Amino acid sequence: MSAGGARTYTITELATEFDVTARAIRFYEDVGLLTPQRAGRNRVYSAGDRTRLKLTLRGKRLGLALSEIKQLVDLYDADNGSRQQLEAFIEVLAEHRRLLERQREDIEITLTEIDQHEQRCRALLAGGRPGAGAAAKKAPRRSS
Amino acid sequence: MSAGGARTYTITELATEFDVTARAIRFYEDVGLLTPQRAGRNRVYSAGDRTRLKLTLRGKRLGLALSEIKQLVDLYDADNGSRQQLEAFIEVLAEHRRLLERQREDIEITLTEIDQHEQRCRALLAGGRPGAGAAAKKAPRRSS
DNA sequence: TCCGTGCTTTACGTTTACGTCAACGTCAGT
DNA sequence: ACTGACGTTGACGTAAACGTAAAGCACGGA
Repeated sequence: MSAGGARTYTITELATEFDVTARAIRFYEDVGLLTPQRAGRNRVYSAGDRTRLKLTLRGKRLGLALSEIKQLVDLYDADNGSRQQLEAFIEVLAEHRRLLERQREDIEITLTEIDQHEQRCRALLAGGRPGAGAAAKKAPRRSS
Repeated sequence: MSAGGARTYTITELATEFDVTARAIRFYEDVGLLTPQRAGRNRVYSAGDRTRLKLTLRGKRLGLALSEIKQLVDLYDADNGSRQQLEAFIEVLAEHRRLLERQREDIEITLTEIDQHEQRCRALLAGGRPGAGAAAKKAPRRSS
C-alpha cells in the first residue's frame, strides 16, 4: 500500500550534509551531473541524486574536473550496450584504475616523507635547548 | 679539485623530462615555486630545482593548488625555527596526513567500484549473445 | 651575412568552478 | 496584510593555471 515513501531532499539539506553551497549544487546540475525532479519551481533530490552528488564530490577530492566526473558517472550509469561499447568501457576502467594507482603511489611516497619530517622535528624538539633560535643546519638532504 | 661539477638543466630539458610545457615551468617560477639561477638571460636549473619541480607535479596530481603546494614545500624546506614553530609545523604535517589518508580512502572505494563494474562487464561479455543490442536491465543498484 | 634554433619577456585570451549580487515567488506564522 | 525563511532564475565577477601569439636577443653553422 505504501505509495512511494521514497525519501527526498531539499537543496539546502544536501548542501549542509556535504558541506557545499547550494550554488555549487545548482552548478553541478548545469553541467549535467544532477537532474533532480521539481515540485513547482523547487528542486527535489532523490536518493540517486544524493549518490551522484557524493560521487561527484569524491571525484573532486581526487582532483578530477567536473567534465571528467560526468564522463565517468555517465559511463558507469549506462554500462549496457554492444560488445564494442563494453570493451571500450573496460578500457576506460583500466585507464581510470591506472590513474588511481599512480595517485595512491604518490600518496604513499608523500606519507613517508611526512613521517621523516616529523621525526626530524621531534628529534629537534627533544634535543634542542628550551630557548628560541635557529636550529642546527643539518644539511636538509632530500632524495627522490 | 673538481670545481662545482653539479649537473644543471635547461628549461626544455626539464619540460621534456616531466612532460610539461616550458610555459608551465616559468609560471611556477612566477608563483615562487622555483628560483633558478641565470646564465645571462637564460634559466639554469639545479638538482634542487628539479626536485622542487617534481614535488610540485606530484602535488598537482594529488589535486593540490599551487598556493598550497608552495606553502608545503616552503615549510618542508625550512623546518628549522623555534619550539613554537616546530610544534605548529607538526600540526601542519598531521593535517596534511589526514588529507592524504582521506584521499587514499576515496581511492580504495573507487577502485573496488571499478572492480565491480568490470566484473559485470565481463559477465555481460561472456553470457551475452554475440550480436549487438541493449543488455538486460538488471537494476543497476549502487550502494554507499 | 643570413638562417635557424633555443630561450627570453610582455601581454592578452581562455577554461573551470564557482561567488556574489539582484530581483522575484511562495508559504508558514503572527 | 506583513514579515521572514527558503528557494528560484539570470547575470556579471573572479581566481587559478596556464595557452598563445608577438617580438626580440644570442649564438653556431653554411
